[in-house]
Amino acid sequence: MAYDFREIERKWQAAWAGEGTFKVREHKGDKFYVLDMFPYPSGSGLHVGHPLGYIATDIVARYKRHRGFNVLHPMGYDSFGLPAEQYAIQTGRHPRETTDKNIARYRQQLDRLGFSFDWSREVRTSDPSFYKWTQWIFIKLFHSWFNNETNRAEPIDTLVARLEQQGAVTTATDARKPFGELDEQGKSDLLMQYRLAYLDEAWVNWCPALGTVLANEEVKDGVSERGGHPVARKRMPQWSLRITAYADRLLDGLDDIDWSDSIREAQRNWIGRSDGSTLFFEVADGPAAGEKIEVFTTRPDTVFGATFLSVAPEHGLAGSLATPEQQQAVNAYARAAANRSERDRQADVKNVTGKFTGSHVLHPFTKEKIPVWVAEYVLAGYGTGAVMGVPAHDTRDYAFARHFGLEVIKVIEPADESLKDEPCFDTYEGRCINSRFLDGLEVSDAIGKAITEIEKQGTGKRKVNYRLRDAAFGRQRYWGEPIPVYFRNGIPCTMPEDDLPLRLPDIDTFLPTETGDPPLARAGDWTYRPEGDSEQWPLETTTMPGWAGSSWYYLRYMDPHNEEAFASKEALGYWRDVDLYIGGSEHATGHLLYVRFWTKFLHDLGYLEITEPARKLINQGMIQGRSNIIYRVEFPDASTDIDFPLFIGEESKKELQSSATGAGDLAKMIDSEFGVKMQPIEGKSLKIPITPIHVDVNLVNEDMLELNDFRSWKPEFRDARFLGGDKIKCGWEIEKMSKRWHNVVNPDDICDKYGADCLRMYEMFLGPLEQGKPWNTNGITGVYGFLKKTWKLFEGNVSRRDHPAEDAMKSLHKLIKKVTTDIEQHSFNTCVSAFMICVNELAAQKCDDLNVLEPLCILLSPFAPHMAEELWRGMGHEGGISAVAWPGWDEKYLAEASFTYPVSINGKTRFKIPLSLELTKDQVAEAVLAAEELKRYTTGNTPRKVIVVPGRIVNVVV
RNA sequence: GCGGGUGUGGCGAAAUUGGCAGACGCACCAGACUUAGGAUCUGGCGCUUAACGGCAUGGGGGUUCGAGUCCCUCCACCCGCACCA
Repeated sequence: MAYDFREIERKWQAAWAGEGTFKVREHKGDKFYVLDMFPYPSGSGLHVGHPLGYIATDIVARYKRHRGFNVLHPMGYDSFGLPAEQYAIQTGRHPRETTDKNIARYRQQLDRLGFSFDWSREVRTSDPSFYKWTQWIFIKLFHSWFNNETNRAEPIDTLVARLEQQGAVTTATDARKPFGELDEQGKSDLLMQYRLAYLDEAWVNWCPALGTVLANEEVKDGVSERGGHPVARKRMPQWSLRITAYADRLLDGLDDIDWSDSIREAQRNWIGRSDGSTLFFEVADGPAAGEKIEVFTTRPDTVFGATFLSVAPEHGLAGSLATPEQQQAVNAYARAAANRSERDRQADVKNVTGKFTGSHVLHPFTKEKIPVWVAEYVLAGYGTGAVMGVPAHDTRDYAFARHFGLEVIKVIEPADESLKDEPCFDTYEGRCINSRFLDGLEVSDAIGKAITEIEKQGTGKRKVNYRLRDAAFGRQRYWGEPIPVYFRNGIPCTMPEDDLPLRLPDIDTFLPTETGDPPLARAGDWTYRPEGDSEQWPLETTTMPGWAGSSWYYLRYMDPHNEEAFASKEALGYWRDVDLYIGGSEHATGHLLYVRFWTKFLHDLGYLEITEPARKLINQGMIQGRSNIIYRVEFPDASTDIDFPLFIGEESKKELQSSATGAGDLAKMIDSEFGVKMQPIEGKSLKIPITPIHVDVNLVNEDMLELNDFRSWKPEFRDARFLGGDKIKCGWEIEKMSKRWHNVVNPDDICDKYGADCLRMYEMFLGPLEQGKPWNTNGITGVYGFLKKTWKLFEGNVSRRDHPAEDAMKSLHKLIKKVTTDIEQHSFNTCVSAFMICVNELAAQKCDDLNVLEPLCILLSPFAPHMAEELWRGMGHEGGISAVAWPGWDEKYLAEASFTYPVSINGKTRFKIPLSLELTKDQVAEAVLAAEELKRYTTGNTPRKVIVVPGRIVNVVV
């Protein structure tokens, strides 16, 4: 019987679904949680790159089930997001509708691949039963603060208790009033400065034309990515999450998780911890005399090299520092800076700009006067928005000082001699000079000493700074989780948990309102009336960002239908964390940071025991596309009768390019093939340019273009002709897999042609999971051939032998060992090779022994589950294969009696000699020295040394 | 500029972690069976040389009996971050 994968795959997919084979039922035994980053269901469906990670996790999930683990292997959809909303704005169709449609398509495609997902646990972030809990977590964040003493989040009540006990507190509006005496607004304002989810004025990218705030990645060169509308920086109220409170724990946690170096390093950079010191400089003159400017520095050891101070244009004192003479210039400078987008400012970092304020500050140690400047290179958002300029030891300060002719004082003598004569060097290796009490100290010691002195003097203190910013949490969008907050007399209050979910209202159009309010403001009655209250209060109109749902979805899979909690204590206690998480590295500093943040937060509130979401993370490499290209020939400068599109293949193109008389040759070829003469237009030389055209890779087989398919591909190619006969070989290029390059390969097509088992194995066979690699459908025939060959092994008259053949057992046990250890190491590509080797050997041995074929079938089942299930039942087993115990290997079958030693002379392999593995090192050496072949290479010299590595190699040194 | 990663045949890649470089597969070549082959099977296949041999893991240097693997240095490509004081 031939290998009919279509029938087999259809049959078992239906059976598994019908029997609920992969349903997780109870919390018993050793658990294994293997998770994929769930997809955003886009309108274009899956291409072959998407399932790569899902195949890997499915192999692990199935393998772990064979090993007796209780496996949680779920799938769901990150179904809130911009594209559906954008589409809704254009077409008027509700995002829910398009999202549902896209999900249905995704599901269809996923189902064909034979994944062992427990679909009864599917989650969708846009489902009210899911986002109810996203809102619930938001409320918890709102009612929590971060206690720096205990280094963890606590309910806001503990802060209130403290504030009440403490008595007087300073607030922005009411200076030094006891907390208890503050009015409701005052309390709210004060607590807002502590809440982990808080409303605050923040700088945003405001796009008036689109009527919305844009994320940084949606703004390119000062205009919106979509539509090219101008974007201004605007300060407006904005919900944020205080992720910065967790900066240190997010940093420390990285040491204990098995994630790739690149991701952990990216997160470290993103968090950007800097240890240093604050330092106050007193203003000596000008209108702001007596004020203090606080700077942050990581190099307090260079304080004696500070020759100026720079403050950001947005700095609170920038205006008041300016002396009357400088006022106008400083104001103009600050205004110009404010009008430029963040992007623009970053674009020309090389231009040194700045304005002298006219004021000076006193150096805290020398008491000398140093000038204060306003400079764009100082960022308002980092540190204190002011820096001390040490031009001798900071390249930016140096560029600034040189441009404006400011003084440069060297205070470090570098350990590296070559730096000695450089006007500016930034090094941690050297000793302090010209620095009074720091003179002679190594930089590392001087930093400590400087901070001690600064603190002693009371002009500053030790400080840690982070690059990490609090996360903007509100979006002026429709298709996201509504924020469960209403404004009672203008004071933000959360809805009671019992009233969740706060459902997305239906609205007529998904655009912002005429007054620039977010789409939710269009809802007829977007208000809330708390119980016992007589008034309706307005609800928050922004929605949560895309990453809200994904920051905790892994927990919901543990108990997806729970209506009392986001997951039960039992489920959370049993499944704990993700054992293996696979997804793309593009989420390095977004999702993967936020999910760690929420995990730590929920831990602090006592909902989770774990402090990290995933023990092991693998980032699968991107599968690139392999585009096919042919070349269109055009005749702009010739008079010709050619009235059809003319194309040439890769080889003709190369010939043309390497030939000096290219155009003339081509004209001749066209003449001989089509009988068309070509004359250059008068006064012009004959030029025949060729244009590369990307052809759909589905019209190409082994790089050969299917000419008729090509002609019917697009109307303008209907009459296409080809130079050089009917065999046109396309050129190729590795590019991103996208519609634009016509190189998208759809898994459905592969399943039609070769089957899901073949696609699964081929994707793994392509190379290491973590590595990016191009997709080339050509190679798949190798895996297809392997599957057919495997099928054939089971086709004959198989039976169980009393005495299994030794060579077959050896082939089998080699495979068991290889596949077992390689799955554990997530080296799936080498597993596939091992299968091929084993099946090749068994076929050569004409093995038909069930003692061998049965275990082989189990080994194969994680990789090619449909075929394995079919063969398994074919061998007469009643139950399915998925729960059968994984075979172990026995070293006794792998042991060799002898080994053919490669013998090298001075490190070069010269000949081979078969020897018993029983021999001692000396005996091996003896045998080699006695070998006839050796004489040819020693040329009379006595070997000086013989190195024997038992079972590996012999090296003779002459 | 900083950080991470990758460089091995025509292509995708292996290499038991310092021990026969190129397993396995694609493509290609030759043959068998075939009316046919985008089916199947057999054999070949790094470069170079008539051959003995020589040369080969991005380039150069080093350690070692022995280096794709370890060290130094340079180069190329990919991915992050980027005036972060």
